[in-house]
Amino acid sequence: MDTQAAHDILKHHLKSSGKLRITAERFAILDAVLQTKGHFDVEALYYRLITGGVRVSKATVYNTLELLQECGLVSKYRFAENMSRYEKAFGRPQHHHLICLSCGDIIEFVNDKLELIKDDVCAEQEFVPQSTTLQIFGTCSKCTKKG
Amino acid sequence: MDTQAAHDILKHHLKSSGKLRITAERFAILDAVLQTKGHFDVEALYYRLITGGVRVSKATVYNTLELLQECGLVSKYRFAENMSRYEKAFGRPQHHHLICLSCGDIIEFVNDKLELIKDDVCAEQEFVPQSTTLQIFGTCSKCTKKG
DNA sequence: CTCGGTGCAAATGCTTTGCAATGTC
DNA sequence: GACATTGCAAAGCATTTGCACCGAG
Repeated sequence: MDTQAAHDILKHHLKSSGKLRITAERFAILDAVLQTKGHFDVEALYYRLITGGVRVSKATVYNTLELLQECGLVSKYRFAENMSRYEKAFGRPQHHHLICLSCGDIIEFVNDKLELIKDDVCAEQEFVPQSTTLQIFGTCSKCTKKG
Repeated sequence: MDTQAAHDILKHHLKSSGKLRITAERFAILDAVLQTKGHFDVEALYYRLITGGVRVSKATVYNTLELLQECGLVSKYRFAENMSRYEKAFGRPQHHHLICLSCGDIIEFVNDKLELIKDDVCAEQEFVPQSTTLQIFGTCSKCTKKG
């Protein structure tokens, strides 16, 4: 989407920390993230960076992804064992996932009522929510028809 | 709860597979699980087994927990990086979790409306659900007051 | 007696870490 | 210059696997 705005968010986050520094690697990784569509894992992002001529280490990719999470530019999900996935969160509505156990496909959905339920539950427990994940595991329509 | 019923479920699952065998280790692990309250991780369960005089290997614990998941006797959750947690699922209603990022506490809750939403979403996408997890991360009331 | 299950230790795969070199402020 | 950040490779950690022995059916 708006690359400039995303850069500004990161820059602001780095500056306002008082400690974090503005480095080329961080913005290169942010750019690579912005070019993604859908979910991605560290391996794929790293591969894209390297083949795209950006020289970074995997350690830096991990570090930077954590940084990007902090300023809300990416979200991290754990759908299964040994499978962390990220997605850019910039300019996207809060959404949830249907995960097909057969083909691994991930379908996103948005549901307003769910947000209301979240608010209800949190109010009841005096819990201050930060992030919410609803994951429904099962079989997608394609696989149901195939099987 | 009802140890006998749980044993029967496992026994039935093993027999009906036609391949899986009835072993002392499997039932010893099931018993240890039944004695737990709340969530536990593999390490804790393993420790309890060993100190309880049951000689099993961690590999067997992992294998058996997977088996118990298959017959619905335990549920597995992943709340954070490198930390799988299980809980006995026998005789318990489907429920969801509030996870405090400050103290690590896990609060359970049940919400009927959530089940309706799940059905709606699945019908819309022609998705056949198998299991659902709603996780709300944030800060619990205790920590809010403290901070 | 046959094959599945077990324990052990080594292997795996993702993620983090330690340290010297580098680059920002 | 001071010190955060980087790259690299090695370490960590939870989980899995390979294999020889054991034991259920």
